[in-house]
Amino acid sequence: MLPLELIRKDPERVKRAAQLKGEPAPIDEILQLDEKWRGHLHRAETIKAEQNRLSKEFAQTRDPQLKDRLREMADRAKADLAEAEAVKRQLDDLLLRVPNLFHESVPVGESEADNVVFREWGSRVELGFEARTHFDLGEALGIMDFERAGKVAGSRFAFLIGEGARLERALAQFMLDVHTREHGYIEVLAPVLVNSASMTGTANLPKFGDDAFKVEGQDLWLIPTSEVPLTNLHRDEILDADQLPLKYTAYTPCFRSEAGAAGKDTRGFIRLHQFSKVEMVKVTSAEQSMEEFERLTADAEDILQRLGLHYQVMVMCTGDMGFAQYKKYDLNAWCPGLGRYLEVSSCSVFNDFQAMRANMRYRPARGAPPRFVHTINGSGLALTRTIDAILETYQRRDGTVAVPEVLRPYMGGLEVIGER
RNA sequence: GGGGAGGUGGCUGAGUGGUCGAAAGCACCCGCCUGCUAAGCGGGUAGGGGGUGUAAAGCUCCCUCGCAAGUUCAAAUCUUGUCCUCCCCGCCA
Repeated sequence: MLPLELIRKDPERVKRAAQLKGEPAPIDEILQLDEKWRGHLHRAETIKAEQNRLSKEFAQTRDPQLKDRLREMADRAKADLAEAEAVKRQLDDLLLRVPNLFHESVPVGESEADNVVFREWGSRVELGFEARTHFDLGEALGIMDFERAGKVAGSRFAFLIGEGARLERALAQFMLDVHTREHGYIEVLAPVLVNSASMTGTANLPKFGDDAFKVEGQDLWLIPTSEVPLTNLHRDEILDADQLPLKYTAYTPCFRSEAGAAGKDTRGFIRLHQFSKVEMVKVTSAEQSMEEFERLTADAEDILQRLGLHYQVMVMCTGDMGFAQYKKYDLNAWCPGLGRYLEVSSCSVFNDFQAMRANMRYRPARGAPPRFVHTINGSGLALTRTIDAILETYQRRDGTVAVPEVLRPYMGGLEVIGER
């Protein structure tokens, strides 16, 4: 969330940013409630101060008249305080609904169409024959099964079978190895069920609860991304400056209800209720964050390059970047069978927006007051869609698929999927 | 699931109604002392919020001893609920 202080001082700036993001922001209500809150608080505190003073006097004198007066003061202070707290709760709830500002380098725009190609690597593969889709290939090879997944779980689920399952495991291992051994991340195995406080910390709540699955009757949510447990790892902590930047990576399943995506990407291994992802999360100081954000994006790109997959780095425009993000890149990999780019990674920097929600701070120097950290995350990469890009890019005329060089050691030396 | 113990500052840990935001120790910081280091001596060091201040500083008040509610003029301390941790028994991958 944004500091209340900023909203008090420069409400117009916050309104403008929200407008360019296409997000509603209840700034005027916040300012009203803020004034109301401070009024009640001030009154309660004035009474309380007097009460504390007289209470000490009473301890000495035991004057029964004073006791009556104190009782009456306590009631008044309690009433004002209760009122102040009620208003503050409303205020806090509204604060959680104010979108983040954005970095000056973010292009202004309204929709996906206004995103900008920032960088490109490789080029569209020349197959020399008509490209098939990953689901066409996958089903023919017997490594993907959507129909039986529909029976067992429902629509938007999939089985990976045999060499398909092995391919995902190989990819996960490969990505984790590169990130831990070469990019300096610490591997984490995280809970995939988290509580509401964690969901609020990363800004998945209160606004986006409909996108996630909740466990009935319990304060537990299936994670939509391991960003949630990783970012919340240090919730309510004060870190030392020399611990920063903290860099974590985790391989987890992710669960999304895909509410509002009805009819979109219903075919194929693209938009599922459950998919796997290797995630990267960084916790940094304010000074480091933009640089670490670029590096994290490069770490994700490194995986795509080693896999030999053509991709574009898109800078998301204000209208498409999301509620919480300060700046966001999407990495889109080319899928010749689909004839379009698929988003295989999304890398974001949040400034202190998540840190304020999650109360994550660090001490810049010994004895110095704590400051909020900055948080960054990105997929490195989403496994399902990376599999799509691999199948479609490395397919051969006979419907088999070559295994990218770097994955072969992870697949027991297998060079071609589907060859018999 | 049943029984028991406990949650206090960066850490260890004392504190069972006011003199406690909190002893003591550790760690850390500043100073003194000493060829250097160690030891010793003195001082300092929780977080949040309101008001004041151009701001930094400062001043001042309020809140916080897992969380929530209650009793009381007054709660770390008493009551209830809740969450979490640990131990024993049962069950279980």
